[in-house]
Amino acid sequence: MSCEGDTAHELRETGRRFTVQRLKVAAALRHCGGHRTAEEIRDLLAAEDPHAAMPLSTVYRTLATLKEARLVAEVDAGGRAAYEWVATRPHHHLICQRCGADVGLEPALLTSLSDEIRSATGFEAHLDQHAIYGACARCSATGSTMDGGEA
Amino acid sequence: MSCEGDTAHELRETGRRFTVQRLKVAAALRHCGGHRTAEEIRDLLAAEDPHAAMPLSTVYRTLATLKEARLVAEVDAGGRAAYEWVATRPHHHLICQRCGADVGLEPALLTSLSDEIRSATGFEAHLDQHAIYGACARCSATGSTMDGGEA
DNA sequence: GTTACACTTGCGAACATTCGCAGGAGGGAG
DNA sequence: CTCCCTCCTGCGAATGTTCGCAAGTGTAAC
Repeated sequence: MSCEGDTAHELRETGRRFTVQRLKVAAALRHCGGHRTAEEIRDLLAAEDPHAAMPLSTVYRTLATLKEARLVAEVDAGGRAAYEWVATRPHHHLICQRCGADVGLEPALLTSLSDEIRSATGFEAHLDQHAIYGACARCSATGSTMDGGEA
Repeated sequence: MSCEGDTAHELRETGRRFTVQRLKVAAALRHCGGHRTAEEIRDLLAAEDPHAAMPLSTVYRTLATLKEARLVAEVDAGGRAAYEWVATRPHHHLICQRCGADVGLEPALLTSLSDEIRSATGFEAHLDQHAIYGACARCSATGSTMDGGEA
């Protein structure tokens, strides 16, 4: 597949260099599908090819670069930063702060939000993979003491 | 003012205890208005009353508690966590990833989003003080190399 | 007022992440 | 093809934040 060429192109497009490390991190994220922490990515790469072992700081920096190029998205995996290949498909996370459930959200809702924000303020919101916190249906029904009773 | 009583009430309401530390942190945030980092809060309290000096870890835990009780909101102040008194007024931050500008956003837009999410999924989104990242009007007009040109 | 229990605090150590520097590599100009 | 400039990498140290444990304190029940 021409994924590699694509990554290279996207990087050059944004004035960044195309390096082996960036390619490997991008490939790891793309082929693994889900969310991965920086540590997981490093271990994955080290397992695949011991010569490619790179320090965690480089993984972090590489991920930051790919994130700026909007090739990967950063999501929150229980206090730890996790990264996800963006091209997969825009989707969003509704994360319950009580039970930790991660409910998916139909992208259309945020797309229209993005449009509204643009027309109201001119701001170009990046909502490709956005996390929203709150209480899931079950937890907010259970209600317990935390009934969120404000105006 | 009955702020203190209010804080105490809100805490008890949610099954938490009312302690001096929580009161002081809450008061500091409420009276200072803007965003404060954990360190600033600790220094503020230490300056006010040397006897109230508390370790940073306690400040962090206290802030986490107040955040869970939805009395304060956590915002992102350039990589550092900052905290803000919530009762002030719900408002949102549009943060430009290029120039760092922090544009305010009319709360109504997210309120309706919150409603839509609720009716679609039953999820109770907490969007009191939400940060959205992207490119501000000026930066997305300037366009530079990063033209976001993806399919 | 007293007792008991669970929640909190204080402290230090651990954790994830970022920063600064020196050497190395990408990519365009000649 | 070679040179050069700039950006990137690797490494260790520093940063901000969280965790675990033992002692202390709030709250409710008696």
